[in-house]
Amino acid sequence: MTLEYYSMPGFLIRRLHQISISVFEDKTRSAGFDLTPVQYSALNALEEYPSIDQKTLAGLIAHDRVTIGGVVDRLVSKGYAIRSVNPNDRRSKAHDITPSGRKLLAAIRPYVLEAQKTMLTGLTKQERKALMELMKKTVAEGNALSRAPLTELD
Amino acid sequence: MTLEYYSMPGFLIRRLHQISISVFEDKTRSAGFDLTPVQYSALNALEEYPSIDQKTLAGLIAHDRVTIGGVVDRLVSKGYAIRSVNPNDRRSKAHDITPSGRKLLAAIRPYVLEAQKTMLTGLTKQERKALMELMKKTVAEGNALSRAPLTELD
DNA sequence: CATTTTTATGTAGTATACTACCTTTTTCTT
DNA sequence: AAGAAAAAGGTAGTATACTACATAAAAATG
Repeated sequence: MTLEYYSMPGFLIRRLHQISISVFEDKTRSAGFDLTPVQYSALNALEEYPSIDQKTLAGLIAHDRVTIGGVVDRLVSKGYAIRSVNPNDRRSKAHDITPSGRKLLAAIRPYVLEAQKTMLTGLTKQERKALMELMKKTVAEGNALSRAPLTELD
Repeated sequence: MTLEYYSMPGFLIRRLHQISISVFEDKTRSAGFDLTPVQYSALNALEEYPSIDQKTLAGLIAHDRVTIGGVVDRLVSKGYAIRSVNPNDRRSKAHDITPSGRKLLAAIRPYVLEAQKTMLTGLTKQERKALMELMKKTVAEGNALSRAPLTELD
């Protein structure tokens, strides 16, 4: 007997997410790294955008402000990022990746890419492409529906 | 300037998940309910499978054991489920939905279904169907890759 | 049948992912 | 320029979603 629940979008999406997180952890941890998906995304954004504040960083990776505060705390304590007070606006903090953070990103990237392939195991190349396009469209259309929408710069 | 990160499966899946959770909360809370997606799925499974233990419940909805312990705690404290010691095996607990839980499920179901549609806003009927099929396949193929695989009964 | 092993659950601890509220600093209005 | 409004970040609290370890009960083994 099968639950009708198994064919609901919400269930399939959650399962996809659990698989994604798990594969990321497997691939990176077995290669000797200790970085979560969110920490990777934050560090990746800091590499691309120097000295951004916490709110901007959160928007760039579509996370809420408070979550990112903790994520950055951990990146800082691991020595991968620096948080400093912005002298122009003493309310906000400027965030930057450290050389150690850059080195980590370069080293971990191949394993992150490998994880991306593994999590779509069992799909043909065409199916993968189709899934990606559909997810992109859904995510773009539904951006405003999430608590922490993506906010790109410019 | 756009991060390449935005076209990674892992990012798209996480965004999908954030949107899904958020829409579920919006639709149900605005209708006066106070139930999370996981609580809904657990209660839904308890309605279908009477007197199952915690491990079985966790497998049926693809969650890890410990998470489900807490979820059931909250269902019990809200009066939607009952946890009793299994007299045949005093290690395990039998879980059952209460009449109040059944009433809640019947009442909330329309809003849950509405949420399922809303989270795929912007897709045509065909695209929705295609996305669902691709997600189903990915989830089935990747089931063993997650920490808490789905374990159906029989 | 005593001992080992396995199994179901619980506890402690960490990391997202939020809401609600508070503080500080800046900006806007009058 | 004084006071109000807005904006950035922090704190407390809740709910997933895990890992690692501990406990108690049942099953398997000699």
